[in-house]
Amino acid sequence: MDKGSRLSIDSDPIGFFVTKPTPINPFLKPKWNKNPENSMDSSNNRFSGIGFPVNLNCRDDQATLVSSDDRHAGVGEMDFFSDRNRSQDQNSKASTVNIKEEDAASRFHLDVNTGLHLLTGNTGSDQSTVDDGISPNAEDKRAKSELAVLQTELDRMNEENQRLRGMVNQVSNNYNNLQVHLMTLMQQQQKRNSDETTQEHQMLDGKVEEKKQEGSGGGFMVPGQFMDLGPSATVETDEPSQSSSEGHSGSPHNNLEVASKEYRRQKNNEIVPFEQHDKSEFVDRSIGREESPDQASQGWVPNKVPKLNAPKNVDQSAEATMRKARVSVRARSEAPMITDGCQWRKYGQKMAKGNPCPRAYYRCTMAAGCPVRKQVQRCAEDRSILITTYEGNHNHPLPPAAMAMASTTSAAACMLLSGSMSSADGLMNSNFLARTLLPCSSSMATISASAPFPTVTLDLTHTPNPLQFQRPPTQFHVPFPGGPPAAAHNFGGAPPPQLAQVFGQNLYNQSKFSGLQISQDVDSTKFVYQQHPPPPPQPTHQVAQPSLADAVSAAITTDPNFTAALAAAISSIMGAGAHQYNNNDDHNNNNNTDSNNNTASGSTPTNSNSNKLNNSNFAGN
DNA sequence: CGATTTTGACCCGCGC
DNA sequence: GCGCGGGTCAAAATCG
Repeated sequence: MDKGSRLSIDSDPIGFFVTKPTPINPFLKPKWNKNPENSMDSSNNRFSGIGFPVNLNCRDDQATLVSSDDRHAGVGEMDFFSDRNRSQDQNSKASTVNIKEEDAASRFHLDVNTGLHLLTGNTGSDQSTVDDGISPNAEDKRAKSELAVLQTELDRMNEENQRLRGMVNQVSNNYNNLQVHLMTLMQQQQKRNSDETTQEHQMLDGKVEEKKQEGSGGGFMVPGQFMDLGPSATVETDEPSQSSSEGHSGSPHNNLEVASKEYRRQKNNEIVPFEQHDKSEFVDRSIGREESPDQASQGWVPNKVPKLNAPKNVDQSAEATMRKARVSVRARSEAPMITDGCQWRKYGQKMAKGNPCPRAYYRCTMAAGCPVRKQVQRCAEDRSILITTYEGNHNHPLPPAAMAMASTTSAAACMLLSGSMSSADGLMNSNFLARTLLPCSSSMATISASAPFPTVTLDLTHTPNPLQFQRPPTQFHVPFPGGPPAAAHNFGGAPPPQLAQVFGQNLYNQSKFSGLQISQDVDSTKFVYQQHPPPPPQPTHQVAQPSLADAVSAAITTDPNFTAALAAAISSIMGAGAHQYNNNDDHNNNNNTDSNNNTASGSTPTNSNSNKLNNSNFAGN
């Protein structure tokens, strides 16, 4: 339908605004401010209204239209201030820029309404007072008509401004998620390398050559390609006593460390990043496994040993005080559990205090030793709301559906953790990232640093803000029934489109590679099986539940514009530098991000890292 | 018969 | 130190 138009809209603003996000408003406002002045100053346009439509049309394509209108043939954004400069200095671009900056500061005070009011006042008063011999009535009518035009254009501009703001938010969101995704990929690569190294150590028993072939062979799945946690078996064993600062020193950081890097919350309320914590926990949980690599590679081994028999590692006590970052998803569902593409095994149930509904504890069983766990509990206030809290990251390849949720939770956890670096910055980052993670509604993503567990809550029970969620419904047409009760059957979680957006952005590559060709009207249940010919055995409690994330990814895949937009966003953002978001450059994650950005900036978003991830996903499928 | 769920017991951290 | 609550374990029960 409007592919072309939307594509142009998406691609242009992305490349334009993301690269230079701040001038968004200056672009728009000076346009408005300039024109009244131009109408007064320049003899070219008798009426400001003439100038408005021209510039308004330039909204989406400022560079071209403005340049065409601008006699300087300069950059489009310069046009807004160039008129004044014409009389002053047409040749000196430097002075032009200076003037622009100065004017920009002063003209911010000039509002659109100001100009309109001036016109209105003139038109209203001139009718009786101003007589310069030129048919006052006709003049007044013209002025009124102009005013009407201007007001209309003003409204339109405001709408466009809102729309562009939404686009910028989307781009920011895209970038943020992709940044996290790139971090994930980079760390997977690093982890893979470390795993290979670990394997080499394990090969000392005589199977060196054999395992080398496996590790280097394309057909063999290296744990490092998994979502994460690989280093738990490598780094932690090799460097069990690394300090947190050492974690920044380029040691491999897997997804888990990115997503659920744990923070030690000291009693003085100071949140201290404690990367080692993650490792220590894995050491802890896999103490028995670590000693016998076979177990480590096997499935979830009931950790009986560490509790009583195993030497109580110092890390264990430290671990007790550390808490994992968690991502809580609130979604309306009557299903017992939302389907996120993973297999879960229930290992416990407790009655939580203050909630008549029991809390169920699940453990990922898609792969051996996957540390991911989740808690499912109904909201006490509204039992139609299902609260699913994820903790940890997967250490195994995931189907796109599961990748979506895993990436989302990772992004959310990363968001939380990156925002917890410092009190001031942390708050800012948390809020910022919360908005970027769920740009559709800042209220949908909340971060709780006061809770014993740093938790990001993605509230998907709210209705989206139509202004903020700009994409046409078809773009992310996920068959989410809006109503809470009806939603349960299809998705268990019935997330609103925001979730689709969030998931989809993380699924960008996965879904792209999955090659989904799914009708948007197809039931989500069909997605899963069309997408994954050999679907992994579903847990008993999930068999009948369609995959939420699969549907999301499918919906995204059906939208080529999204891919193009993301590609444009990545290229422009990374080309412009990621300093905007690197508020935590000292953070090792961000360091990795920087490296990732650098890597990705030189190529398309589907760089080698992403390919690896995709390969891993396919291998997993 | 293996996998999964159920469910009571246990462990641990935290607050008083 | 004690109790509470969250989280986990593991034997028994259940399911396919």
